[in-house]
Amino acid sequence: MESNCKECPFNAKAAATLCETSFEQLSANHLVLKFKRGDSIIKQGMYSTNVVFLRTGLAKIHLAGPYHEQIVRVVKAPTYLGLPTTFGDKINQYSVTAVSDVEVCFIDVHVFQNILNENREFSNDIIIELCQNELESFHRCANRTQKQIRGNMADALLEFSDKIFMSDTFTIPLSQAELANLVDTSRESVSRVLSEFDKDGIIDVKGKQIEIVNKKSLKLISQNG
Amino acid sequence: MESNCKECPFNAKAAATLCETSFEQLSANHLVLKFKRGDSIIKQGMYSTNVVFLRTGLAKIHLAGPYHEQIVRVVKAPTYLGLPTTFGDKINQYSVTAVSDVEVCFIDVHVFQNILNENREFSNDIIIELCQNELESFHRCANRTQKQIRGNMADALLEFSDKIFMSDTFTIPLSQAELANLVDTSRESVSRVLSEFDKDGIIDVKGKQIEIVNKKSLKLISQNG
DNA sequence: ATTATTTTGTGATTTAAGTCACATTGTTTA
DNA sequence: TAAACAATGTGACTTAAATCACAAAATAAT
Repeated sequence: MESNCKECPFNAKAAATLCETSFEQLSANHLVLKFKRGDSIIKQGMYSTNVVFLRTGLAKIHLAGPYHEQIVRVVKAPTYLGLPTTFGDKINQYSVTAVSDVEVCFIDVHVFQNILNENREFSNDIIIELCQNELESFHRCANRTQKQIRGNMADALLEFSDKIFMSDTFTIPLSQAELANLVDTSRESVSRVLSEFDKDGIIDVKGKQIEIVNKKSLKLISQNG
Repeated sequence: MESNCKECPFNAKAAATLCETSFEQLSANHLVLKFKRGDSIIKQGMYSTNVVFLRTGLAKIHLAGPYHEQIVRVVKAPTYLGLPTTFGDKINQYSVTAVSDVEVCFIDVHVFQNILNENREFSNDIIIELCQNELESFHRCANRTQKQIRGNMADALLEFSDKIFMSDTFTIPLSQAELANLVDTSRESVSRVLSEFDKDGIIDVKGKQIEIVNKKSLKLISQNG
């Protein structure tokens, strides 16, 4: 499917600096697709031949851990997906799955590679993004292993609020079982902590709808466990 | 201190493709230094103005977690250090400390940036390395959070043996307290698991000297907890 | 060498959080 | 609109591993 990438309203900031020929190349060599919640966009174990640009919606990055699925993080559009798994290995080392309805562009690795080579700023931006992701990974991993459940749940709620939905009211796009895999705990503990926070007046839970009532407390819990 | 980078016997594979002018730039703009075990090479919280190339020796990458120091991993020469923290943030988000005597080159970020811009292959190699590191981070984090102590200790021992020392006999360059921060457990548990492995004839412990006697068992423990 | 300081070994106790078991509610789909 | 299935709430029990509290070695410092 062809469309004009230069006019694409969803472009990443990094793409602002692309040259004309790169835009033409992109326009001619990408595939726009829609996925529904739950659909697999990138699948661990398959050959990785495409970089994915998430135009709209939310997705989870996850992989098979030694004992159960591990959700690394939830990302929102616009963002590139699968750079590490596409450039880092021939076979996908993680999966990406839609957690809302999404629109994505599939870009052939070689085309993406060309564009990287022909646009210094773009490739610098990508390098910076990769570096920032790695820093974030370090911190996230340290937090997850050191904090206990309440702290990690607080972190997850704050991340949804501040990084993804930009609002104190939002609908969690994951089941409690998935939340458990994100926060490294059990499904039951997620349920317990959520109702405890609700009981303590820190959040207001109505099914998957969450309102953060007392953000200060939540931040304290995030910091002090 | 000036020296000829092109002739440097410690060059990373990525540097094999550098152009003449880049080598000259590197030669004129780097600083070779020696550090002793325990010396800080990159310090979390300081301004990050240099990329570090580890010529010889071993170093640990570590950061302040919410409750205690977290050792991310131990790396050996030759390798670049601090790319994520130098490109990803103005302030170092992690520390790097020598765990053996080491030799390093400090390279100004701007010089490194120039070299990246002027050498496609080099910048591709760096991108690939960053991607692979991120993949590794994902797996490492999933393992650490899901496995229990014996599995994680087995992983650490196997990594020292297979990735760092390339031998079944080696001297652990960390104290048990540091090992605990690497493996996400307590100092006491490290001690207990180590003597348990010794008692079971899986490893032979003489102070910090370790011999892996039964690698199959160790791999089984790594896989099955 | 001798003292001081850090590192290690091990038992006893405590605790956070996982597992199990089942009730209840919510959501598909036939 | 049932019936089937999936997601959630909660209590009781179990367990891995942390913490505490020392003693014993090993290293470093004087």
